[in-house]
Amino acid sequence: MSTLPRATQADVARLAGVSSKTVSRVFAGTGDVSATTQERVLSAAKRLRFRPNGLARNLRRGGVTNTIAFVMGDLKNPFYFQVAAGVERELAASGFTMLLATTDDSPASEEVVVDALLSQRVRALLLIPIADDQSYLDGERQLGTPIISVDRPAGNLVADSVVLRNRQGMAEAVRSLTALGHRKIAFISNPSAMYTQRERLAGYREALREVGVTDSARWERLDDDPAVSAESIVRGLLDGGDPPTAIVAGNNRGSHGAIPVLRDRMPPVAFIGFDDFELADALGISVVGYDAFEFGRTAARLALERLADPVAFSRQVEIATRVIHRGSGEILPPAQ
Amino acid sequence: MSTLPRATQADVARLAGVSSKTVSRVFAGTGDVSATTQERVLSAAKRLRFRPNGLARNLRRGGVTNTIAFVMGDLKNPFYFQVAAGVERELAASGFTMLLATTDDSPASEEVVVDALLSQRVRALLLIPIADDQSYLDGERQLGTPIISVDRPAGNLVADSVVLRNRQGMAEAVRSLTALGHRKIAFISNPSAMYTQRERLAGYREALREVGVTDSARWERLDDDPAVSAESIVRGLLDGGDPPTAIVAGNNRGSHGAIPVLRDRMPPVAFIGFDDFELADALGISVVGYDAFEFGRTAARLALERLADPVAFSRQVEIATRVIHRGSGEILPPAQ
DNA sequence: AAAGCAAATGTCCACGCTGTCTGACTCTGT
DNA sequence: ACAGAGTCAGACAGCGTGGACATTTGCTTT
Repeated sequence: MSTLPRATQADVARLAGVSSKTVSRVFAGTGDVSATTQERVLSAAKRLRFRPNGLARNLRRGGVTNTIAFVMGDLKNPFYFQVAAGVERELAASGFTMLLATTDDSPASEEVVVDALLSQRVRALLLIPIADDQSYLDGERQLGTPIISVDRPAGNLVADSVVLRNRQGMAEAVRSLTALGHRKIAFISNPSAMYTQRERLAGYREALREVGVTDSARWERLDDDPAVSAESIVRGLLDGGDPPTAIVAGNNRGSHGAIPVLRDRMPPVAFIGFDDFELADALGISVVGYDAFEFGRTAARLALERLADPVAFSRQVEIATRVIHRGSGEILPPAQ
Repeated sequence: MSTLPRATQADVARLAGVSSKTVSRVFAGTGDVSATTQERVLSAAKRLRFRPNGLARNLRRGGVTNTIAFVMGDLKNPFYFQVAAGVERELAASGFTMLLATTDDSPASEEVVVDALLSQRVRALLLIPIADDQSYLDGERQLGTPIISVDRPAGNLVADSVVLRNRQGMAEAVRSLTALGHRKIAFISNPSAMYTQRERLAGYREALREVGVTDSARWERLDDDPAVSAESIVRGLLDGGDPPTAIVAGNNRGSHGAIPVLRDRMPPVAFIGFDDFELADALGISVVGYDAFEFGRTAARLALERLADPVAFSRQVEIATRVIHRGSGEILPPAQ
């Protein structure tokens, strides 16, 4: 089974006894071609397994492709996966294909990866910034390529962006706890996603300050050591002297660590996570939730809109979050 | 901010006072260019924000891209997301970019989507077949494009494939239950992924036959109605007359439905799911597990290997599964 | 039947890049 | 001083397609 060479328009034209331009017309669906000719061309094409060369087509059409790149740090995170799903769906609805690339959470590789994608003439770039500085994209932006910063703002670059209402969401969660009388509220997270965690931490502090708690630092656990499990951090908090009566988590990793510890704990400890997850409902875990799929769609929509109007002002969109009450966050503090 | 036109090699050459071929040499890293010239070219390129056009380059080089397509039915399923992550990682390690497309679980759109990707001259195609027949890909296969069928075998097409050991995995799970004395074992799943569920069902029946149970049909719940939740199916089983003493699930949806029902159930009901999930460990849920990320890597590796050796015999790879005991599957049947 | 016109098909070339080939220049050894 | 080797840069063509324009065909109109 030697692989036969790929047929071109010219090959099809020769077999069908027409000019290559006619073959072009048949496959591009442009211009008038008689039914007889069309049939002859199609049958010749089929025989030769001809498929138009999209590369050549795109080149001829001015280097315009129908792919849009989405660059993220780490595909393994289910949250980003949902976002990617939303992006893909929205793009596909407009006839675009998603080129998915990862930077392996390495700031150094971000520019390399992005550069390779831009060379392939993607129509737009959706990026979850991992490096601190995206000024290297400014040239491309000026050339008219829409650049959308996702989940965190881009550094040193004018770009459209979509982020969560991190601060407000967390503040709202903490307020729901202080309203029940909680004052000793711990915050756990691993700050791998710097920006979001910083915002959520700020929201946590803000809500505590509102009720006069200013020494929250002693309840904050921001370890980033992957060797230390979230579970052990929660245990450390609760088994130490003066344990908190409530815990909020800055991300899902914290929630997963807290769940096994908090079950059947006496006295019960209130808990609210950040990021919803499938079993949260079944387990009665309150969280700050949002629609990750819609998040992705919004990012994609921004790219499409900028494609349609390249000179519009840049836009910063915030995705709503809300506290979803499922029981774990409605536990009262133990009576003094 | 009018968008300036994109510079080409010729523009850079003009500004640098060299020929376009020299610019090509600088950016392709081929041939000898003196340090002085190189510097002049690079500075001119920077001034014009020049970036080589990958489309033109690929066309010139014989229509060979560095993208590999992965087509799946539905991105929302976290299992496929893990697989995609594995694919991406393995491809990136070899310098390829993943083009991700979905068919929205619609058999009709599969060929359309695949066709568009092949037109873009992807180097290889990884496909989770959703239609029953992939014979339309035979021509492309003969042209030398590696085609890898993922998670289910392709229909009417010679192709490499990677699938799970569905049947053996499920049989092993059921055997671990029969070994404890269970005989009334229910099987729940929604057969949206026909092939895998059929295999798992076969494994379930096989293991039951081994201990003389032949009337398993009354314990099988294969509803595909999305309006009927897995949870209500489990409830229906347990609250009916003659309830099962153990339940196995054909997929994660079944597990998620079973978890809230089985908690604190008296007498306790044994349960083993299929597909691992992050909280399974914390919740003590036994499952038939496997490495989804590695699954994706294997699929990608298969594509890369076939790219290197297009005429090798087609290969069918099976990914190992194993029962992970965490407590829920080790519950004894109630004494008669 | 001649003129007029739309439909159908063809010719030529450019999109941006690189492979091949050729030519100009620099350096070495005798 | 000159041949031979080595280094560097340019001219040209063509990858497969589609746009601009030219040409032919078939059919209507008076």
